[in-house]
Amino acid sequence: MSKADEKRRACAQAVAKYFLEEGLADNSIRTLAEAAGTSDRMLIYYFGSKDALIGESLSLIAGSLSDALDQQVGAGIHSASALLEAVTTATKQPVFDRVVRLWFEIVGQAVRGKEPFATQGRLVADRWIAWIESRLPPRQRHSARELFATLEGRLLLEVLAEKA
Amino acid sequence: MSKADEKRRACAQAVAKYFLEEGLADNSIRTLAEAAGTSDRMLIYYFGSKDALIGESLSLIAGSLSDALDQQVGAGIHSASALLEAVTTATKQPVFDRVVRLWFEIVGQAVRGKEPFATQGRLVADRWIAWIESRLPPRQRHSARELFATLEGRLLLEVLAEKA
DNA sequence: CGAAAAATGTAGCAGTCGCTACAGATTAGC
DNA sequence: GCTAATCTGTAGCGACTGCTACATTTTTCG
Repeated sequence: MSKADEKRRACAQAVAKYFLEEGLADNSIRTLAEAAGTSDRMLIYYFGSKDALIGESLSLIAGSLSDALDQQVGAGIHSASALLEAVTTATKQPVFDRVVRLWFEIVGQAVRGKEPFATQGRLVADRWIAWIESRLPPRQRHSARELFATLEGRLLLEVLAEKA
Repeated sequence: MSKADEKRRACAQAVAKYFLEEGLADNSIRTLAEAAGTSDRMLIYYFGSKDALIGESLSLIAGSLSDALDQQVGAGIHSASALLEAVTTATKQPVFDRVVRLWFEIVGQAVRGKEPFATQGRLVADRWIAWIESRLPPRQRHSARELFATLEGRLLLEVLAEKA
């Protein structure tokens, strides 16, 4: 990998971190550049456009989701309801609170079909459901979507009730 | 009610309709003014600020939510699971599709505490849960929140899968 | 070393944003 | 009809947006 690619990746990572901490709202390339320790000029140079940068950053976050879930939820779960409770507990960790808030912001953009949020949104949902399926006993795999739905609803209520 | 108040109300209504149809994204006062058949100048004159206008418009939508639910869901429901299915079916109507998409956009703003979305978001959630409670047999009232959660999760999955 | 290529800073364009100063039009009360 | 209050159009301010033209520096390679 060339030096430029490394910097490019580092920028995407820094922007991903920024989004997790600060949200999607203040996302001008000048702000993102400051967060990544570079200039707006270079961000465009690396990524070609703001949308491409955001897309890559979100993609990084989506990719790290199942890892984070694995770290928080142990493997010894044997029923759908136990898994739901385990994940519900796990998502109360601060690290997940950040992911969840960002997740709902992405959904808010995705429901109008705005890219890159729509694509990345579907990707995250699929990944999440796949993760649930992988932790479910084979006979209960079909209920992964319904489990995911219940989890999402709970998260929404929590995140809406809490102060941001 | 004075003539100015009537116009003010009409503007808030028009903007509410616009949000339902077009979403929250393109919400400059110039755009909203066009949607309401007036000028940005007058919008500020009536409401004092853009935030106040948006707040009132969202408030109108929140207020009409239970009416819409009543219209779509009959009264003869006697169990939690039957209610959940009835509401799930009802929310597939186009009129609800619009409300639901707007709802997730509001949530996306609310999770960062941005006003007036945070306040109105909590209001809508409370109203929604209260409506569910009112339709539940007394012995099952405590499960209104969980029912709401499941419903929300289903809506999220649907609205994310569909094209906007 | 010298030329080509890659990287980066500076300045700015053309557009949008919320909002306001000013002026003129319209209406209300006497 | 006159005055005062209310209403509304016009023009524009200063800040911000994504992005680019241009110039310069730094690196690469023969």
